[in-house]
Amino acid sequence: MTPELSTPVASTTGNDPANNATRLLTALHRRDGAATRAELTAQLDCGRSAVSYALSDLVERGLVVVDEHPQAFAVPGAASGRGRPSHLVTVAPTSPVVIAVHLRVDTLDVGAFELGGRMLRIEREAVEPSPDVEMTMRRIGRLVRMIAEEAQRPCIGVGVSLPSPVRATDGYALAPRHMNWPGVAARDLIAAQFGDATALAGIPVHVGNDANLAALAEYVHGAGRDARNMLFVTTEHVGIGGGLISGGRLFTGASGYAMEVGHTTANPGGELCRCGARGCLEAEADSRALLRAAGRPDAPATGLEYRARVVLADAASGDPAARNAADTVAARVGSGLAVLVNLLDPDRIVLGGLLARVLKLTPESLAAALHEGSFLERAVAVPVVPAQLSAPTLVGAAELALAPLLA
Amino acid sequence: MTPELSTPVASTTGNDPANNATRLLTALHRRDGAATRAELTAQLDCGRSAVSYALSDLVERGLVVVDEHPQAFAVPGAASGRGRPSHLVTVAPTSPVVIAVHLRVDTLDVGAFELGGRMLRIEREAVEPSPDVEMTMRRIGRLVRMIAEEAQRPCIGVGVSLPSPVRATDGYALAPRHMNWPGVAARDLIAAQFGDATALAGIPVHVGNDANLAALAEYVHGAGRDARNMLFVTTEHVGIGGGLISGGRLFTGASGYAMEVGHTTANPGGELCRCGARGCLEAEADSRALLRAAGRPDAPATGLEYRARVVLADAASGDPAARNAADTVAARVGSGLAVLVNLLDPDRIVLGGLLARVLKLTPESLAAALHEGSFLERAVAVPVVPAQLSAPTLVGAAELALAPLLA
DNA sequence: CTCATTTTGTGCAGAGGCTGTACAAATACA
DNA sequence: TGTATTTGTACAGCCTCTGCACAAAATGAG
Repeated sequence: MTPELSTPVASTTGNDPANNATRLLTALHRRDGAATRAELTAQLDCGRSAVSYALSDLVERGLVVVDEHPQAFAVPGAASGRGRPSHLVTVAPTSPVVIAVHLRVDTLDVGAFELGGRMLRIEREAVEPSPDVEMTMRRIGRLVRMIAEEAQRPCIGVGVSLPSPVRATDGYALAPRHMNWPGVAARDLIAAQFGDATALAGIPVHVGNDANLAALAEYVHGAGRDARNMLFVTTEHVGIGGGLISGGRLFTGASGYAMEVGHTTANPGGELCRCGARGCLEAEADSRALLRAAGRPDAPATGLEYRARVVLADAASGDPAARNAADTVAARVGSGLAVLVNLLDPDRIVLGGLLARVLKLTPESLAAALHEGSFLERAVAVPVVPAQLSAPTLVGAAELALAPLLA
Repeated sequence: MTPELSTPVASTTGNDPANNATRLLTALHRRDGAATRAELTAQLDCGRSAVSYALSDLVERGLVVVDEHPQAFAVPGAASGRGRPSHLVTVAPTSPVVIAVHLRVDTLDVGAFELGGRMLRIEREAVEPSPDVEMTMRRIGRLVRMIAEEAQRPCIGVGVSLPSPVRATDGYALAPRHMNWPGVAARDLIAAQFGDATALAGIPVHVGNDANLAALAEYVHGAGRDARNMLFVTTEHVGIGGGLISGGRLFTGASGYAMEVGHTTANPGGELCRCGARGCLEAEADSRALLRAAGRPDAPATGLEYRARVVLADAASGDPAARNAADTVAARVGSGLAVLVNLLDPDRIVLGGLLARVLKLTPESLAAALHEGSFLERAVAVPVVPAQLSAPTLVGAAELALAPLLA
């Protein structure tokens, strides 16, 4: 298919929304906040004057600083050759920050991030699973205000990751996993934490699905860099989530609920899934499934993740039953991915959480199942790689809050 | 998920690629080639002066004409109220055309189209299934040259629809269905038909997958208009294809091979598919499957499409076995769509070919199966509608060739 | 029939952003 | 020390969009 089937860009003012200043800022962000002017000129594919012009704007707005006498070792990759050395452009130390929130059933992470994706500070609290939504929201509000205050820099947004499909229009969390919550108007409830009196009054709050946000983070700063069509699949605890980054954008679907990959068929006629079908990916390849395959009873729901890792460690050190279980799960993952590959035609697959560990342990079983199940993979050979970031979901939440600045 | 996760626009020159002239032309195209200035001003959301400026450019380039004294009845929808009546903008009668080609195993359609999607002329030839690729290519070349010559207008491109996954980079047809062909370098072979001597020397040739192109056509001119995320599924003859239009663009995946929906599981443990799996959508819901479900042997491969329609006609007039078969197929389609909906979160599903007929006949069976199989559909209710165009694939091929003009 | 009202198209001044060119600055290498 | 090479900046100019003022073309009330 010949590319570039364009449509009118949704431009509110008619003014150029993709001007060079924005593109430059985005390029800098993707390079983790530091790049030479020469690199930026090359990447933007425009004249040096245009970069000068765009940069002066960004410097004026206090977003970036230009170091005219960079040490050679400041940029590891930059080959120092002949000619005048290029100035180093970095994110300004007084540039605005965003606060990222990652809520799970048992933990609450809140961090401050600046442009470029650097984490300035992180705070983790243990939380007990509680059906009290209001209390959790207040807790989030308190922690966000604290982190924002400590940052001592202007705060332009809050990004929140939730273990739930999230509606695009209003940040409604449709079905929070394992939280014992009904659907909640998450964005409004969280925004309400920042009343008129506080320093964060009226701050924009963005909410997204955890796996989607992790996908976004891996694309921008991790193992998915520069992919044209990156498929991300991950599992933490129970259930399997995914995300697709296509043409540089997170694919959210019409409502925001897209890429619920957990119920892709990985093993026809296999385990009964809570969705009612059999052999769903998340019934065959999350930590519970791994424990079951290893013959280790999984009565307590706590510590599932840890115990799953033990199985993989045992497999690595030669335990045949554990090894077998890992192989089985890897094969199921491969089969599930095959279905997704046939539909989505990714040029890279990134696996996170437990799946990344399984991939590292037995890449062959996974690859074999993928190869067998996907005629497309046989034609184009899709690389499957483990995720790189240590806190992808939190980084993704930050990404969400930074997006308006890059648009 | 909050929208607008932007990335730098791939802009070759740094110049604004989404200028108003382009956006205006696209808007006019989407309105089938005729609109008032006032409508265009509203749609572009910019000042009247900007439209003036953009229009003068398009008029100068000979693409559109402005009728300053339109008859009131010329635009059916335009409510004639107070105030000065708006000028009518239409595609210029001397504007360039494109030639669209639709190759199937038994027919070859070639048509000339102008901006706005109007078909100026169509020629159909019956072809015999032949493994002789070269001969078919020459046949296409001859017919295209003839139609182009007769059009008496500048021809700016050739769009070709093939029954095969098509590689985005070079128009390579990976696996032509039922053609008894190996993979062929379709774009190059067709382009070679327009040598230096001919009037079409060096004309750009664009190749795409038939179902993808039909999806594109229904989106731009048919049942998918204005959808944000349109899923299209169709079948003609044997096999099932699909396409996704997301954010106004055809989703092609990384290689161009995306949306091979035929092997989505519609009936776990069902019929053995030629891909090796069981219960694939195309093993359960193409014309062959319908005939089988109706208990009518399907020995000859010819006329499958016609005989499938007879089954549906019989079902409509009360034949219980035929009715039963239609219901079964509809349910399978619903189940297959459920898988796709969970992944892709469309806000509209358009069914073409045999599936459109099945939908019209027994919408309830299909809806029930979709509802049961997709938790997402239960949350958002996705409308399923039949396709509207009579030659969607050909229109889609034209769309492909017109795209460069709209970019 | 006349005039106010409404809606639309155009001309013009101006701003903003980009391009290309010429020139100056800063390095490596001979 | 001088040349080649690469990079940043200043400046003139162009293209596109905006906003305003004004003219044009219809409706409808009196």
